[in-house]
Amino acid sequence: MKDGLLTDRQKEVLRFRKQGLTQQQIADIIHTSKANVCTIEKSATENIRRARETLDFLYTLDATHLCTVGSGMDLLEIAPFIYQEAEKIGVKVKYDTISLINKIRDATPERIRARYIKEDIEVYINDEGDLYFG
Amino acid sequence: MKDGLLTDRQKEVLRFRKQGLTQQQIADIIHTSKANVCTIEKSATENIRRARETLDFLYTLDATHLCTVGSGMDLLEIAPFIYQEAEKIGVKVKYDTISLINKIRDATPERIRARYIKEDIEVYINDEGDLYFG
DNA sequence: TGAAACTTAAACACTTTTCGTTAACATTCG
DNA sequence: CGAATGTTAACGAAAAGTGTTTAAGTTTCA
Repeated sequence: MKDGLLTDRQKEVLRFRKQGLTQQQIADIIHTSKANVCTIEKSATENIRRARETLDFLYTLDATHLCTVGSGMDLLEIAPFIYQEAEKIGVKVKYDTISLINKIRDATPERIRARYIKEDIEVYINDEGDLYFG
Repeated sequence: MKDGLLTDRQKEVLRFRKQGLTQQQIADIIHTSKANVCTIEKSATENIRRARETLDFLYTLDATHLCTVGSGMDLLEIAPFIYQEAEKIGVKVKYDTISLINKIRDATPERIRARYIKEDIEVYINDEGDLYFG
């Protein structure tokens, strides 16, 4: 049984960073260049992002596809649309309009510009009314 | 920006399994052997395990090491011990005795036999009284 | 402005993972 | 028992990940 995604090097750097050390200080301690510390730290946070994304996928396995938020749609139209779709299948959405918009923004910032959707977003929902955007 | 840990092949197999298909049925659909489906499914769950472990590590970054639950200790002694240690550092544990024992069992089943600890368990706690076992 | 902190990109050697095959072994159930 | 299902081990090829250096680029802030 292997470890998590992070290498010992990456964990080491994250711990030192947590303590508030600069990349140069860490480089001195672990005997390498600050550029390398930067790269290690970066790949560490990338690994963490991937770990999150992996578990997010599991979530879609439990969830049902609710609808597609089409490109060009206005952010303000989305909440009513999702509520309506959820009602069709008898599930109550867990989020109010504001939280819902924030949740979409957090999940897929790259598909939104200003108030408009640039690229289709798939919306999933589970029995508890939790939403996932993929 | 790369995807999560799971390959398309692995996601595919997990989706079919979620639908209740056997490994042989999936093998026929995706044109490979059932042995390969088994291997793919296994590496998928392994990747999921690693994703979880990675995020668990992040948790320990926020948390402080509270104490070590030594090998040979009785499960029933653990809760009072942890409460006592937490009190020393002025943190209130979030879990009652029953939940605490269940939490340990879930986190490290392989280190417990019947009522006894087989192998040392490190206990971490954060400001909110959340516990982590590693 | 100038120094320190941080980021990025390309290239390299090296290790690990993944997908696939084959073939044997284990489990479950009618 | 026998058939279907699932698991495991060993191996190869292709792909991806890791740590490192070097060298250039930002950002931050006194």
